[in-house]
Amino acid sequence: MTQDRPYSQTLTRLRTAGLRPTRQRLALGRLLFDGGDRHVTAEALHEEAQGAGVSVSLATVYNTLHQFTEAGLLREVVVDSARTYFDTNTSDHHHFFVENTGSLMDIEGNRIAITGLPEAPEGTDVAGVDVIVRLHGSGRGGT
Amino acid sequence: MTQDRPYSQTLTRLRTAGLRPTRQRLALGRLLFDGGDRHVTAEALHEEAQGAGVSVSLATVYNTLHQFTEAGLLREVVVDSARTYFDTNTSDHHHFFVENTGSLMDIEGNRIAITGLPEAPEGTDVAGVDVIVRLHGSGRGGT
DNA sequence: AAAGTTATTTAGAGTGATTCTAAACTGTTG
DNA sequence: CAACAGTTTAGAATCACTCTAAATAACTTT
Repeated sequence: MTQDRPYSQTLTRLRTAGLRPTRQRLALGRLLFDGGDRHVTAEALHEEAQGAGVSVSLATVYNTLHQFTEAGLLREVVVDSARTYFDTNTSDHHHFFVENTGSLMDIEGNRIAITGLPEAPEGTDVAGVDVIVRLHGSGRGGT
Repeated sequence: MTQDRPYSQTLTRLRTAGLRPTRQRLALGRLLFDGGDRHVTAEALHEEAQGAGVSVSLATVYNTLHQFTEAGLLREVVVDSARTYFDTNTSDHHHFFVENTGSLMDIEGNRIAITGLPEAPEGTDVAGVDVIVRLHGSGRGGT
């Protein structure tokens, strides 16, 4: 059930999502969606864009990440109270998080099974289940 | 495997942890440990202390929460990128988190089983596994 | 392709949670 | 109780992130 996403047609994706394909959104979209699953923070993506010669303000990076998330192109991952991560893999899955390096890695959703979960309390609906395996490590590893 | 923690001897707990039993720490410790498992934010505990007529600065609340956490008397729970929660239940367990109200509820650790977890990547050790069931709700419910 | 309309970008100010700093204070010990 | 190390605290500082209002760029009409 791995998603295909070859050389993302960022233009089309933006149009489909009802977002005007501006220079900034196209550039950020390409950085995010061309080439595999990625985990980024706003700050990191901003620097990456600068490095790639794309001039975008940090505010726009934040705006864009949130708009992409609303549009279902990204998924927010809460693992660290200090910063927000965005994941280009929007399918149902979980994460390894290396606490000392800040690196995140996907754990395919279909590998894991959780049993024994009590049902949601009266008056609430389950919006999602996140599994985070916290690691302490030597440095090497994932995105 | 539910822990007993009747009328916490806060004094003893502090001494054991090598923390000087100061007025502030005793007061915060009592608020936290007398009476059941709790989930608090620094801000909330600070207000609670004020309300109880205990004068403590916010900085001290932060210091104390962190020291208690290091001492193993509390556990930090990362569910919301906006604020940090501390849990008086330090045993192995998981959480329901109602996103629109900010309320946290424990899910006993021994109820849940997770299978299919890949092993930790080379050079890393598992520090813990967190399961967060995110809920959207009407308001009523937990701590 | 110029004009009009509306969405987007952006610099910079503003926020809110948390941390830091340096001075005042308080437990503990001799 | 003097002396010292550990604590508390007000207030400044930081950091990630959001907001604001003005400038700019995309679509739509002519």
